[in-house]
Amino acid sequence: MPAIVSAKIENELRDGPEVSPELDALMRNARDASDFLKALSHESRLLLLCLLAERERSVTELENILSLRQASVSQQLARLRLEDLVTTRRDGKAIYYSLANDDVRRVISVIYDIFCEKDQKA
Amino acid sequence: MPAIVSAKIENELRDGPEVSPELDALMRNARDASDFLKALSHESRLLLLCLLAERERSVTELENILSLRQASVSQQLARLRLEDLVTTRRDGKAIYYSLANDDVRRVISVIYDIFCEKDQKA
DNA sequence: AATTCATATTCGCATACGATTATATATAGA
DNA sequence: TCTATATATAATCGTATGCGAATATGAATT
Repeated sequence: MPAIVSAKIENELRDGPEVSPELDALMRNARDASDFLKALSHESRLLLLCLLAERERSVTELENILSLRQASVSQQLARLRLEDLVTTRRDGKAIYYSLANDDVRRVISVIYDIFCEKDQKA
Repeated sequence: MPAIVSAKIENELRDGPEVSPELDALMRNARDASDFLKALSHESRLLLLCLLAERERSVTELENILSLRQASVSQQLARLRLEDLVTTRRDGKAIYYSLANDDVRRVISVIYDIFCEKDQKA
């Protein structure tokens, strides 16, 4: 993470109270990032993504593994779709979900590492 | 991310509807992780953490840089304290905040990379 | 075309969260 | 001790979010 961020911003601060272009960009990014993170920040949705990080799965599979109600799983998947965290593929009656891109995979991987790897050590 | 996760879980699934110890652990971790992520998932709090990732800062500094109201900054910092994402140090009248641990730093770093580095490329 | 299985959507409600305003605490200095 | 400054907390209120129950869609099978 480069130190550029606040250096530029603090320079602009001396010039006056107007919002600098750098700060403006940073704020837009923060908004995007927080939308992304809000989609992740849910117990069930994290579990869903965790399972999808291994391979694609149908909705029914996910329901069974997590013992969640159909409507619930479907709703959380809809939320994840909305934020483009997952993609779908239809095969007959079933719909298979998988992670949409590598950004999601990276974040899930870090989170998994922080919160699950500790179990291995203990 | 090891494939162990669902392998074990799916084995247990065949034995019956009881919640397996592995799934149980995974669910506890998911709860912890989602609490952690919920604390991050907020535009202002992300910006705060981003600034603190560079160095410690006083509340007033943070207010000025982000042009946010005092109460707002203080409340968001309180939220971050609650989840142990930041620590504080008092120096005279001022209170200096900084990131509490390396886990936060890692996550912020990935998020910064995904949502801010793209600006450099463009 | 009727039924079934898989998935999605809608509705109503309760709860959580954030912004604002006001007030409180704590430290420093006169 | 009185005042000013820095920070924290509380109260209110509007909005968003998740859950449960019910209903809808859509593909496959008879």
